Amino acid sequence: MRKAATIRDVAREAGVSVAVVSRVLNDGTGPVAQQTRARVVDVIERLDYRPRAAARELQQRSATAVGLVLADLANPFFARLADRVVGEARARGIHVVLLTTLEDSHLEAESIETLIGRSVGSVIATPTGGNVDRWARLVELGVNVVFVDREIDELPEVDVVAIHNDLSAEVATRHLLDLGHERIAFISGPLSTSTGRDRVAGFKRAMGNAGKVADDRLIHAIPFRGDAGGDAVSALLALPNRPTGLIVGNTAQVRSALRRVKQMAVDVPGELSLVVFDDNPWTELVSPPLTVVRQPIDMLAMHSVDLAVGRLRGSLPEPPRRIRVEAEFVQRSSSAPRSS
Amino acid sequence: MRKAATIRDVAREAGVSVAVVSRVLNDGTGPVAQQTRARVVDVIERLDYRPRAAARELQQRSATAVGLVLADLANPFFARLADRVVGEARARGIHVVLLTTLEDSHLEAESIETLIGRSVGSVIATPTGGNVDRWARLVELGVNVVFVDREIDELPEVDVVAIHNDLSAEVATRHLLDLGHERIAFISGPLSTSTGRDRVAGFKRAMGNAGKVADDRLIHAIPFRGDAGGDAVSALLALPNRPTGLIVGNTAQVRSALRRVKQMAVDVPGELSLVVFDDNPWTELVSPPLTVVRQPIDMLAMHSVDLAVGRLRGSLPEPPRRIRVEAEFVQRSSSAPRSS
DNA sequence: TTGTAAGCGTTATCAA
DNA sequence: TTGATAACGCTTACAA
Repeated sequence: MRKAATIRDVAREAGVSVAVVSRVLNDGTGPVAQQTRARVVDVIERLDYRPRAAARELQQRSATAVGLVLADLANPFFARLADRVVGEARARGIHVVLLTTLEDSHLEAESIETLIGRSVGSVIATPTGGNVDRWARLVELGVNVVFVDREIDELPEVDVVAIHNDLSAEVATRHLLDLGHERIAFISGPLSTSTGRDRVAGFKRAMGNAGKVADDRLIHAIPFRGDAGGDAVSALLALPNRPTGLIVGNTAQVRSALRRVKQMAVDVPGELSLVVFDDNPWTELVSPPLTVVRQPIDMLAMHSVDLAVGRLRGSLPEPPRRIRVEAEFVQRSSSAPRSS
Repeated sequence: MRKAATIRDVAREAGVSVAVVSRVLNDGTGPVAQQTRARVVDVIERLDYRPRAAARELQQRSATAVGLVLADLANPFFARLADRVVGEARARGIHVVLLTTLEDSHLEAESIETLIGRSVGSVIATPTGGNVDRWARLVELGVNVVFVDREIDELPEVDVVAIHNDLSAEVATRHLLDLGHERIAFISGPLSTSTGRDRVAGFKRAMGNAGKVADDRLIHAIPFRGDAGGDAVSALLALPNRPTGLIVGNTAQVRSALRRVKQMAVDVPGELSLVVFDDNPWTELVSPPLTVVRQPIDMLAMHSVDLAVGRLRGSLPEPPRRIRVEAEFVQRSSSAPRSS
């Protein structure tokens, strides 16, 4: 275990001062003679020298890392988001410090604290909905925060990248209405999340527009984790007047809901038409293949990283941005006209 | 944007020297009077002070981060591994810098370079199989490297956590043999990865033990990404003498293989019995539910982090460890006795 | 029990 | 075009 070369080693070896080495390292910080540069580059190569990130960060405020605070990597939606974020970040020479909250605001608080100590210049996050003051403090400390997928109304100073959640839910609902369904149920995430609230709102609006009242017993705003999705399905199907359509408004709940539907041997779409949020590799592999609302993960990731890195480099206008990208409705075989 | 308090601010405010503050920060580094400590803690609280990670890392060799270099987060196996690793790391007060290689050794090289600059004390990785010298250099620089899931024979100085890949493949193969299958095909990852090699070896051994020769045309060692899995399925089913059993030896290939099987309207398990590597949330949701070899992801993650953090803290014995955990064979409905 | 001061490896500001 | 040198915020001998 030999120890790594420092900038001083390079300087000595090349017969120049550290300042010169620093300049060739950070191209354009100052003048360096063509010949000197060549010699230095050569020595850097030979000594296999890499500047230490910690020293750089200590010196300048500049950070080369962004924090990524995700709800749950076991959820394929977030996993793919992480995948794209890491990819986009790398393309910009930035690395990603990953933290997960498991939808728990205490863990989220812990993550925020952690991030304050690290010198991340920006944070991309899917907030749980709590910790408003802590997020605010992070912003206050000069960290650029970008919320993706979800948002927090009380924090207008952070950037947001998301789909139109209300609209997407409305489209999904109208799809079932158009198929002749009247009793339509909606399973959503907790109303403490913006996605939960917005999607339920879209659902209600679509029902209202069709002259129907959304029966409250058909709306389940339930936790993401655990088997709440399954239980909601059981409850819905135990109703005297069963719904014939069901929208599962959050990926996190699709698996448990679907498993319960299968366990109960309910015919899809014969007895129950199903529309779920978020497309992923297996939604078309199950039978029947699922009708889905597909979020454009690449776009979400790209814009998030653009904002996070842009603000890092100070190349973005002041006012926070709220970027909306289009979700896509993909009809497959889990939804069909209501059988009379 | 007010600027964060430093250790000096705390010292001044508490009327002590920075050394004292540092000591209360790193409990046990030196003596501090009970009363003084209380005062300092109080000020820290009031000023909302957090030590800057960069400064700490610069000073001591101690790093509070580990690098995680994964093949592909879009693959649920790796995503769940990441999830568990992040969780285990957080429990130990360590954060995770995430990088992905997309199975590309150039991107892997880039990741290694990045990690050299960051002061990560340890790296957990699923190596592509290349970059032997670069991994070696990382080790040489004193970074603790832990390979998980895969390994590289030429690097005996790194820790490894994995299942018995040969054995698992053998079990899967014997399962199909026991069901009466004679022509069994095996799709695996590239032989440049240890998992590819070991699983194919296990397959061959099981076939040999049963007195059968593994027909080379029934073994496809193919890339992870893209639709190679699908193409392999097509090739296999186009054979004059079709296999009646198929083992897909890598998660990354399951989806494309399965999709092709469905497209070709092959009856599973009627015409083709299927066993695939790695269990995940949807394997039991497709129809028929898949017979799988399940890797104990929690164990893989836990041991990896144990090793990574243990070496960081210097609390582990010198010789590198090769930890093997048990895979579990889970029979579901995609495999059945050969129909004569 | 506390304080002083010397680094850790960079970048940035001035002079030369 | 180059070189000293002072930060950056923290830890850690070593003194007091």
